[in-house]
Amino acid sequence: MAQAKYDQIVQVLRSQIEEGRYAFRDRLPSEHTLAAEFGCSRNTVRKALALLASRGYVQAVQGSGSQVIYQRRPTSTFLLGGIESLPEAAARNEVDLRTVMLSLEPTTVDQPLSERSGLKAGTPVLRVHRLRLLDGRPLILDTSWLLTSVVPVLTREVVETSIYSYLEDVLGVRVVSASRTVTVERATQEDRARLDLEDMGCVAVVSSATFDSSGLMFEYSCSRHAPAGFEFHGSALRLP
Amino acid sequence: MAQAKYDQIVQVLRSQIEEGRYAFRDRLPSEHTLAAEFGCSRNTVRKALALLASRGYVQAVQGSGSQVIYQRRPTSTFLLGGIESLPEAAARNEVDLRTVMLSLEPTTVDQPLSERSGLKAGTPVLRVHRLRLLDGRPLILDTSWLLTSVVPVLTREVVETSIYSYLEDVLGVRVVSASRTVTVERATQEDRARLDLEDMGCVAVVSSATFDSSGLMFEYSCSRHAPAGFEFHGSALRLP
DNA sequence: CAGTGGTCTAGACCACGGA
DNA sequence: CCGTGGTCTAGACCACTGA
Repeated sequence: MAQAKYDQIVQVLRSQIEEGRYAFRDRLPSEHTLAAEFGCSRNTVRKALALLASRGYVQAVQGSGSQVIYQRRPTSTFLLGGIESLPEAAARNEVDLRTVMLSLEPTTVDQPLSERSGLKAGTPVLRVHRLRLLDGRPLILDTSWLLTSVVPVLTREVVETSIYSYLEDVLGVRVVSASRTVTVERATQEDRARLDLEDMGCVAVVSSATFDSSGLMFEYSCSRHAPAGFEFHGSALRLP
Repeated sequence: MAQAKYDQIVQVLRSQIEEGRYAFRDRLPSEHTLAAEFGCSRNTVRKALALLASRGYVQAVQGSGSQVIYQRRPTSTFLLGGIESLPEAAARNEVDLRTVMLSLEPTTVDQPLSERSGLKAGTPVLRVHRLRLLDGRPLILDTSWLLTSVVPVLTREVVETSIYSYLEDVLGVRVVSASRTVTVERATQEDRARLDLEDMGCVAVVSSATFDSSGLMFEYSCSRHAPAGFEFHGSALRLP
């Protein structure tokens, strides 16, 4: 299937909401009406609405209708609820991204990393260390460990443009889910040397384990953000 | 309905996963099998599995089965993907929580707050300022603004136990969704005075807008976390 | 009371993975 | 090839909202 029907509905409604055709607190047409308009069953419409709800665009109100709760974000933000590569986030926020590769080496997972990440000790991985500059400011230091069984080789060019598009477009890896932790840590010597910390002695650290469509955890990464460039945003649902 | 059928399935599978009956990378029984076991349709099983996937417990692998990707978190964490009150998070992590009310006053939304929060300027609200101690350590300073139309009065007792249970159990407010932003800021004088910052000059700030079941944004809150007690965890899905 | 979303069923066909 | 999950349909009944 080129594209699922519910996904087309998501895209139509999302762009209408983002363009302001439905304002904050407006109500969408009823599920029954949307089903008729899109020529599909109510269940398919409901699946689309659930996706929009999970991303913070709408909220269903029983007995009344689905309400738009989307509000334009004023400043640049990274996604908490979804998976987005840094180049994708930079493009969305219209920020210039430049990446400098600091090191790239084959190695194996040692004990401390194994405990932090969940990767099995001894597994062969590629370790990539990079500095990311947003609009010219050095704001993110990240390290990724990628399974060599999934990513046998990397070049400086791939590393400095986008590992994710190489994974998805060239290797055919489908990134499905990620498990993330956000903490705040004291800045290390390297942080102070490389990042624009503005006299703040700490960094925001985002650690992430990433899974592909076969359920394999193929990457563990650790991004150290200078506070100035760190703003994560997401929506959450009260789940049973 | 006391409890939806899919929700029962979620609870059974979740506790089985948490208890280790299914280990990391194990496969759950097929959807067809689960439907037979629980005496329901496959769609209902799928809804339960989708909920578990959104919380990072399982991941479906087409043609193969649903795989468990849950890994026990070693340290105490707060939820990023869900909505959880601090008392709930403290109980889940077996941490002792004590709350000190610093101030409680009726006021109205001013212009700067309105721009930050999305609440309309001039709206009557209750402003609550609190210090939270985890295992005796002062780690979180939070301020909430609650619509007086939803929460007309609050007492010190409610504020120092749980505003959320008062909202949900007494007032019948159903919390449905929240929109959140996480940033790292320089510590203010008050942060330094009240929080256990361990010489770190910054705090993690979680700002949150909360919506009830009628789609009304009834609360805006701002929690300033000492780095030592700050660890947020969540799972994310790569969405179309 | 009519219309809305919430839940659930019992089917169907498809794409994919592994034996 | 068969069994898996992915999508979709056309119904049904319920709980809730608002006029």
